[in-house]
Amino acid sequence: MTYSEENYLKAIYHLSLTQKQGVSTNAIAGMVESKASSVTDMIKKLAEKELVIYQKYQGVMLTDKGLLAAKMIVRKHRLWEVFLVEKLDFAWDEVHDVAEELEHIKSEKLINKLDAFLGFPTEDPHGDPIPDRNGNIVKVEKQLLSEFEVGQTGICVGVKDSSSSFLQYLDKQQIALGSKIKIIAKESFDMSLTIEVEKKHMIISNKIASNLFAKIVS
Amino acid sequence: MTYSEENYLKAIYHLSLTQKQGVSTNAIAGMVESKASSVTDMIKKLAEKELVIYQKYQGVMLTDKGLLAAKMIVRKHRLWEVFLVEKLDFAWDEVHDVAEELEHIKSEKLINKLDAFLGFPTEDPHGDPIPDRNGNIVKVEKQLLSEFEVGQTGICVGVKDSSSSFLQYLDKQQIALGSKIKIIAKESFDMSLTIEVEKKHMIISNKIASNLFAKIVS
DNA sequence: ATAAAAATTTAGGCAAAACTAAAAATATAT
DNA sequence: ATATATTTTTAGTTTTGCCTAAATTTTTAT
Repeated sequence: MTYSEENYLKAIYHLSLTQKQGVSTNAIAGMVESKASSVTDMIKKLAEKELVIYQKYQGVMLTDKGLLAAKMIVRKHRLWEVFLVEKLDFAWDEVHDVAEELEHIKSEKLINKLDAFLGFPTEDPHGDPIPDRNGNIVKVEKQLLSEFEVGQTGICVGVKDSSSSFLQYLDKQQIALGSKIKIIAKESFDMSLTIEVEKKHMIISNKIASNLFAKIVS
Repeated sequence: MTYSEENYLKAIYHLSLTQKQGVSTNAIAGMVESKASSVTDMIKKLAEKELVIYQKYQGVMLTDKGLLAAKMIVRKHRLWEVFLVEKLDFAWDEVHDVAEELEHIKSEKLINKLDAFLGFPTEDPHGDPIPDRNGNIVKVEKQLLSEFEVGQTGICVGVKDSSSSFLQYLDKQQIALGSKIKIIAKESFDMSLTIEVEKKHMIISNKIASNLFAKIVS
């Protein structure tokens, strides 16, 4: 599989997690930063290789083969991210672009040895699950902080948006994976939240709360 | 720089280490496994970018800029090889192809952090020197075992050929980097050597001896 | 010195992956 | 329901890196 084919597969995979029907040409184009016409070309190629099912104008869906291939790319991406953060001391907002390249290195032996070296992690530095060598994913109970009720407490376990600017905002506010967060109040006008983190109160917008995953603890 | 451009640069670099004049089109074609006409095309592109100096029919030479770029690729290749062997437990005959891919990952930060993680190694698993971040290479005193005199003793410090088959032969004979080797006799008919390694005597052909680097110790 | 051999370059093409512009299909809105 | 808007596909190009075949230059051998 080429570098480009892998990127398309990955894009289709990520999009299909939220769209239960076929993934649209335009959505893919947005994700891989190309034009719809280029996507149509590539989709045909992927369909020939039986990685996706494609019907003109109806969007695409991954086949079992395509799904597994996509998961293996995601596995590589996330394992490399763990390596960069845990072993090379990268910050969590710096790893995405490098992992984007590393994920295309073709060696099963490499990735399985890396997995072992890292101690078979199940989540990447942003709290996203790492598929195992068979494509199995451990689902963790979690919900968006914006869905918490006032009075509830959670442990931050992931981010929905892993853009550098969002992650740096969290660093600045000293919110990290593992932080205990209590919902003190919710403003009904804009859905902003007053939360308590490390004994300090702060206000976060609904947009922030909608991009933070937490696990309820009480 | 593209993947392909990097491979050509690296090939020219390796060839220019043994050829003090311009590197020939055919030699490059052999190294990158392409045809002479393809090499001519690529050379023109590299010349436009001022990475090589090129005169029709006269071969190519690296410019300072090209030399530094080539050394950085070699640096990456060899650091990744160290990583694979030291950290991921690959055998020294398994690392080349994977490193061949890893060397193209574009991130200075990555490679410098990897360098630090590995403890700033100066040699790769085959005894080849690793250029530092400025392109400086530590030269180690060494010579081919085939050039040793009878009675001399050396420590094996590198291999000239790092093909899997040669490395596996050495493994089988229990010759590794660091092995102490004494020349017991040299057969004048075929230049084969009787050597002593770890108290055991064995005979190695001239071809083997011509691909093993050692440092004289007495 | 010159003919033959080898190496190199040029010319013309191909495949992958992208693009623009135009055509076709589908979705939306009044 | 039908006109309009949006989405998707098709058709035709471009660029990169490779190829083959032919032409040219350099090297080698007599």
